[in-house]
Amino acid sequence: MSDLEERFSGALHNTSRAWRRALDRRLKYLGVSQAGWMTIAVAAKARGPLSQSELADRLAVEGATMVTMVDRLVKAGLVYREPSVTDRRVKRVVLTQAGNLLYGKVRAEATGFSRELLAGMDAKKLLMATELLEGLNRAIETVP
Amino acid sequence: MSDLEERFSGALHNTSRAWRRALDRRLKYLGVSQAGWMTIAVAAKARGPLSQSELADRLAVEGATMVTMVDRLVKAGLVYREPSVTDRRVKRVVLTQAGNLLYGKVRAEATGFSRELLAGMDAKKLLMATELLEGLNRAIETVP
DNA sequence: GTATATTAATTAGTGTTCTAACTATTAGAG
DNA sequence: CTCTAATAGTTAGAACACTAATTAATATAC
Repeated sequence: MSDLEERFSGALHNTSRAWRRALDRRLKYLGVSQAGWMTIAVAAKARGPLSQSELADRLAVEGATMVTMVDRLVKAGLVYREPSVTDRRVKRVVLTQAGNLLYGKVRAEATGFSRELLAGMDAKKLLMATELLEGLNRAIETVP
Repeated sequence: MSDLEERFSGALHNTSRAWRRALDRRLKYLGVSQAGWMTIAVAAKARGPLSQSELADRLAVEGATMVTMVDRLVKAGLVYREPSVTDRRVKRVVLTQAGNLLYGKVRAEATGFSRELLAGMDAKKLLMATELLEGLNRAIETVP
């Protein structure tokens, strides 16, 4: 493997992990992790309540992963499952009042975290890196 | 959060996960995952046998994580623990014959995987993205 | 209009990682 | 030299993610 390819894959892996870890520490006092808060954020931003499958799709995780995540959020009193009346297979995920309240707080904290880390960065480079990552993500999905 | 910041953090997270997942699928028939093979690779590349702490440092994971990883690799017959004679606290991780054999095979597969995905990429952009990720990683560690 | 296929959610089992608390050992301060 | 710090490894418990298999319900094919 060329040095650059190896450096890139290592940097991708390590930076992603470090990011999640640091954000989790920052969010710990609010009782949610990055994965939990991202699920809540996607649910909150949608126009209507999303099914678990829709949530899983938008977060790019498997359905089974979403089940355990929703289990945890339900247990924490942040969301509840609402069975669909038109399709008895689907359950929609709805934020409780506590979930909506938390969303605001966590959003501010997470925004501050991103801003803090990315503030000094050249916007052009950040955009390029973002596009590279997004392209790579598509490439991975089309060539498994 | 600005759109770009949000896009970037999402892309970082999702692409890293997709990469690991795809590589794990590719490596599945060899019976190792990315984390396992990276541990073996670091151990193999070192001049002498490394302690678990040294391995954890180089892979940027916690000591406890390395313990369970080495446990699994020992169970799979790929490495063994060798107590140091000079410091009775440390245990060095040594590859077995099977571990060395596997290393060659997995290395070829993982190299091919990286090359396949990164082949079409502009080397300059890839380098820039790598440097951005590495810089971000350092920034995260200095501002927890 | 029934038989087959697909989809939504779940369960079970595993892998990777973390934090926190613990033991054993070594290194350093006084 | 002894008491305290730090270090190496471990265990326990949790979060997050995956695959594979199951159940229930809906859609499609013939």
